[in-house]
Amino acid sequence: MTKVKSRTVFVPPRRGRGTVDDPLSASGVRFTPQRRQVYEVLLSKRDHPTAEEVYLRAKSRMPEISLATVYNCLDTLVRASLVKQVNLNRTAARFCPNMNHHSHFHCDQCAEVFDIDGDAGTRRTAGRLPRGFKLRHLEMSLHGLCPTCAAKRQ
Amino acid sequence: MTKVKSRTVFVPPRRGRGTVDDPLSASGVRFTPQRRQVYEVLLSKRDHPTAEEVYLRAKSRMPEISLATVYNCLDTLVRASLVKQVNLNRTAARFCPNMNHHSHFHCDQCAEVFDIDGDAGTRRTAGRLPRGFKLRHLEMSLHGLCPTCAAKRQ
DNA sequence: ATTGAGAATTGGAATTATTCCAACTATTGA
DNA sequence: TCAATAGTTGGAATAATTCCAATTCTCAAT
Repeated sequence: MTKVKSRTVFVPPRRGRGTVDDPLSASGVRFTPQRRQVYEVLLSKRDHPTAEEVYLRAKSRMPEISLATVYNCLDTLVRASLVKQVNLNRTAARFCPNMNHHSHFHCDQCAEVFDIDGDAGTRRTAGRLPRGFKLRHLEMSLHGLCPTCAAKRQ
Repeated sequence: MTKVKSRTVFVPPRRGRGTVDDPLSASGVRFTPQRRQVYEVLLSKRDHPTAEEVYLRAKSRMPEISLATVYNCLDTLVRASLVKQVNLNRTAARFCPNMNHHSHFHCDQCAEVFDIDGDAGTRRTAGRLPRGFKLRHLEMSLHGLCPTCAAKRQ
């Protein structure tokens, strides 16, 4: 059943050290070696890895990093709006460093995830909300066949 | 890691017995007592219960029903397009018998889920897809504060 | 009606993804 | 330099869901 999680609220701006155009430090998150590593794993191969996959990739360059830390770092990055978390039906969450407006297309056949650019995912597409609702965030997810798998089905 | 699940493909039309306007039999799904019970639980209180909640409600009228069966029935109903499965971040899936076009608003405060009617969720809102993608299904989920919780924050 | 094949159900065990926890380490600001 | 706070670690715990093997049910053909 559901449990309320007490979680320290994300405290945004604190002093970072890195260059100004470094999104990690610019975001106000303290950039520890682990967080940087996790972020770089995401940036270097933008294939929407799961936490487990991020862990394996990060480990190859930083062998002592733990899975728990990867989860923590991903969580921090998501809260800092540097990374998007993509939730698909019944599978592990995936992570994506593309913060432009886009939606995700999930191929039912090969299970790959594709970024679909465009304004799907902007407030506009949400339509008119009934009075009183305060929208913070929206997410559009698409399902079907990717070009490759669609072609294979003649 | 991911595993490919072998699952019997859904076989639509078979002969049912119920009245023609009964969506369960009209859908071609064999309406077993358990499936009917699960479906009725969803229809009778449309508050997006989790599988566990459906199980508890169903059990009160059909004490021998098992949780595994509830999962099976929900799965069958979803495949038969009688029920929508709503996936929210990191929590149990929820189920919804409203098959009209609508999206789901998830209150970050009270965690309740609201149906938002309108064309968000129609193909149109997906925008233009790159060549080759075959869209089958789309889902829009909204996050923020529901009217009650928004008011409490004045 | 009887029967046999295929479906559905059951309870419990297993799995998967994620979170929790307590001990330890690193960093920051006074 | 030191205390306070934040972050990391490994392992244990939890939650949701799936799997499995045994049983029961249903349908259709005899």
